[in-house]
Parts: sequence; C-alpha cells; structure tokens
Amino acid sequence: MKDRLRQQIGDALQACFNNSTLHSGVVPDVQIEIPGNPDHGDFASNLAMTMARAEKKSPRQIAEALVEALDDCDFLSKVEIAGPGFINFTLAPGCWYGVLDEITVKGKDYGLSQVGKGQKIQVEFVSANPTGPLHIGHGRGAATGDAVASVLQAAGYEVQREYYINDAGNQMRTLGLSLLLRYRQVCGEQVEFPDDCYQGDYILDFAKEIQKAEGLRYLELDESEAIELLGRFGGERILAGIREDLEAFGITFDNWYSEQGLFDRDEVSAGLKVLKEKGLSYEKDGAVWFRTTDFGDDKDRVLVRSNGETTYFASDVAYHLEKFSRGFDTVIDVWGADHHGYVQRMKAVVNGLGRNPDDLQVILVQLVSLLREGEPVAMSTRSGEFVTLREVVEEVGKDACRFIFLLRRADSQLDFDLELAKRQSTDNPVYYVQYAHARVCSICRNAEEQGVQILEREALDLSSLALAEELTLAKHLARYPETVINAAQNREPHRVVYFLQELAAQFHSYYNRQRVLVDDPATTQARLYLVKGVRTVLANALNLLGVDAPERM
RNA sequence: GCGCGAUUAGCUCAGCUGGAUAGAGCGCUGCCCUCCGGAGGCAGAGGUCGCAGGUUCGAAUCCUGCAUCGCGCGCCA
Repeated sequence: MKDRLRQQIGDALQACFNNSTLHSGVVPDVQIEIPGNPDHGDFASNLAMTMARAEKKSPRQIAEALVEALDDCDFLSKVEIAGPGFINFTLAPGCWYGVLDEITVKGKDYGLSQVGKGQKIQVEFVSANPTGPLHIGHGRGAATGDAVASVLQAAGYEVQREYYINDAGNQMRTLGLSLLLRYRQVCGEQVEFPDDCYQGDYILDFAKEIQKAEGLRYLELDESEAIELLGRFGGERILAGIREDLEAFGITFDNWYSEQGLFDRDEVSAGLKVLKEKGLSYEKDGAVWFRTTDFGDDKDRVLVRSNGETTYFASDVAYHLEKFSRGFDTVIDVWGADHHGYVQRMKAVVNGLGRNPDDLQVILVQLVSLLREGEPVAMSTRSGEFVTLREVVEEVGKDACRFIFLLRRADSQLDFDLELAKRQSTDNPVYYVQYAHARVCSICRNAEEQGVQILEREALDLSSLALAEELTLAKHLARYPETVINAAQNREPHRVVYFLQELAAQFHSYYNRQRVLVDDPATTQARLYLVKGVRTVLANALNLLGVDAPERM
C-alpha cells in the first residue's frame, strides 16, 4: 500500500518537473510515515518540506503543486495539505479491507517477506558454559536469540541457530576438580571445598550418582586423570541437561559447536598463524598479543599466555574466523550485558581479519530480576542457589516465560514477577494476548454451532464493516508485515510483542462493544471475516515469538 | 581514572531512526454485567522527555558539555 502511494507521489513529482512547476530536478527519497494522529490521515509525507530548500519555495507551495499533479486514483479518498507542509493521504476504506483477503489467502505466510534476499545470517545464542544448569538469565538470552532468528527468517534471511559450547580450558578443569572433591566427600574423606569451585548442589548430586554407580574407582586414579575424566563426564552430563531445558523451552539449534573441536582440528593454532602472518600479533613479555588497538580497542589483548596456554580470546578469534569462512554475511552474537566490554575487541578482531566490523553484531541482553508479588526472589550466586530456567518454566509455563522475556528491549533490564506471570487476568500481558486468540476461536465455534454457513469470498459484502473500530483493526492488521521487517532489521523482537498487545487491545475493545454473530447475515459474515483475520495475525505473531496460540484456555 | 549503556507519567517501560497535541501497562478515581467467555470494557487525573547549550522549517530522537545511576576495564572464562 505504501509502495503504491510512493509510486503515485513519484509520478506526481516527475510531472511537476516535466511541466516546470518545480525546477530543482532533484528527486529526494520519498518518506512516507504513518501519522500518530488519525486526523492526519493514514499516511503523510514530508516531501514538500524537505524539498523547500532546493526549490527555494515555501513547503506549502510545493505541496500544492504536488497535490495538483497527483493522478486521480481509486484508492485515495482524501488528500490534504496540513501544518507546515505535510501532505496527508486518506485511503478509501475498501483498500484497507483488501488486507483481509491477503491474510485469508496467505494464512500462515501472511507477514513473511523477502527483504533479507536470502542473505545468510547466523545467530549464536545461549552458549552457556556446560558447568551448571541454565539460569533465568540464559533463558532471556534464549528467548531473544530464538525470536531474533525467527523474525529474520520471516523477513527472508537464511538463518542458522548455533550454540557455542565452551568445553575447553580452565572451567572444565574446575568442573572436574569440583566433582572430584565432592566425590571424595561422598566417599567419606574430609576435604575442603574451595570457593572457586562450583558451589551448586547439582555437583554434589552428580558426585553421589558417580559414587553409587562406580564405587571408589576415581580415588584410585591419578588425580589429574580423575579430574579430566570427571570434567568430561560432568560436562557431557550438564550439556545434556541444558539441551533438555532448551527443548522444554521450545528451542532447537541447527548446530552445536564445540570449542574443544577447534583445538582438536588445530584451528586455534591455525588462527594464530593467520594473525601472525598478517602482522596482527606480536610477542611481548613471553606472551602473544593481538593488536586490537589498531582497530579501535583500548588495549592489545593476550592470545597466548607466557605459560603457553591459549586464552579464551584466542578460541574466540578462531571461532569467529571459522564462522565467517562458513559463508555468513552477518554473524549475530547474543551475550549477557556483563560482557559488553568484549564487544569492541571482537569487532576489532573482525575488522583485523579484513571484514566490515558491522558484519559482527552483538545483542546484549540485560539482567532479569526475579520477583514474587513484587518482592525480589533471592538469587545467591555465592551458594550456587540461583533460580534455574527449568524451575521457572515449570512454574509459570513456557509461553508466559518466553513472552515476558521479550516484553522489553533486550538491553533494558527486566523485572519478571512469577506470580504475575501465572495470573490469568489483564495484568498478565501474555494471557491478555492469548485470550484474544482464544476468544476469536470461541466465536468461530459458536458460529459453527449456530449453523452459520461460511460464504465464499465473492459472496461477502465487506461494506457492512462500516464502523471506525473495524477500520482501525484492519489497518493494524495491515501493519503486521512491516512490523516484522522492522523487528528483523533492528534485531528487536519486542516490537512484535508491542504489536500484539495493541492488536489484542483493539480486538478486546471491539468484542466488548460489538457482537460478531448478529441477526443480519451479511454483517455476521463480514465480521467473521475480519475477526478471522485477527486470529491469523495473532497466531502468526505469537508463533514468531515461540508462544502458542491456544484455541481455548 | 578510562570505556560502554542508561535517564520519558507515582511505578515498569514503548516511542516506527528528525515531524504535527509525547504513548501503553500497572497503580489511583469513577463508571458498564438480561452481552459470541466480566479471565473483559469505557472514561478521568497524572509530563518543563535528567540539566544547559548547539545543529534546522521542526529535536524525546542528532552534536557538545555537565549531573546522577548501572556495568565493564586479568597473561580468567
């Protein structure tokens, strides 16, 4: 619709140049926006104002010339010049109801587009270390990454979802040590459990299981061997749990990528070699450094420590090098906001490797504060008693959990009230939206029970959709595709959430004032057609967020 | 100290990348049940968009400075 209008304006502009009403010949980017105030029509263009300087005429004069040159066309019902020089366009109601046909025809595909042109994008998210269960913060990262990926897919990008497993390095050793110490305790030894070991109860539980299954075997092993074995065992075990938790959360990855694999295939050392050959690294104080300062970082970063061990950063360099070699146009990393200091250096790496730093985009996900009836839920990381994602999903359900995680922009800190999430009332945004969907379904069931025959499109008379609220609903439905595109291009799935809340509000309001199933058959048919469009769009949008659209609740 | 991010209604937050009278939810006040699910709806009050400058036809939005808050600044991961 917008494009058609843009075309019309472009033609009018050309006509003005041709008949010399306007002189500059400069064709600016025609901006069309949707005014906040409905009195200003359905669309508005600021074209006349932006041209004022080049034309050396007042915006209103330009606007008049443009409006004069505008072809008569059936889809515009009113064109006005207003304010300092806005041109406001009001569309004929009929063309808004055309969107209902589009929705009906496209069904689940309504809202999909090809603006991504098949560009390859990888979204890497969660990527929690396999040293403990996922907690609530990981959950938000999971919901965000998955929704970003979905929204990108809907916009025509080719998307891969990847989980990077940090299964190498110190943390696995620490995990092995933690398990070994707990195991010794379980076996009756008096050993101290240091602060820098993993404190959570799950470690102790595993240790008990191991003792039960394998007896005292690990006591007899060489300590370093025991640590390695237990670290590997524990890591695999925890990772399996993470997969289960994510599955229960409705998230599946296309690829699980192991850091250890990078070492096994010598890709870390290969990556280091690439850097050296490009002159991007140097030795100092017995360590190897990356010249990230050449690309905007604060200081250079260590790749290989003086003791010969590579850093996590070295793995990440190799990992991102490898990612881009897989042919992605853009790589998106979803990180906890506490890692924001890391962004600059990774972009420096990408830059140093000869790519546009914007090819790596980082979405930072802020903390989640867990509340219960407004009171903070204690989350002591010291004792390891954090709230796990699993617990929260079990308590409030997948849908509420995912929806609430996406309620705010990712970089905005989020309050998550467990009681609110469970409440079945208007305070709870997820129920509010799902309920709208269930209500439409309910209406459709009633229609069926009453024996309402659904007519073919040709037999429908949409002119009975004459109410302002009906037009408003149709207009909102028409905005869904661009909402998805905006969400994709800005990597901001919360825009879909806001869209949904508004659509649900409009629907509830309409429902409350008007009956769909009325005595007049033509009106009933037309309203059912409208309301089914609402249902489809609600379902499509919820689906993008990984939230179910229930038929009854 | 340096860097990053924030600052919008009593509270939690949007604000479509520079547009016209700044929006929503919660909370508050007052209404609406012979009605397809009241698990709802309607209305009202509530703002010098942190402060001060600048850019221009036009600024919550862009630039500069300041203030306050949060986070990050290991040869950890």
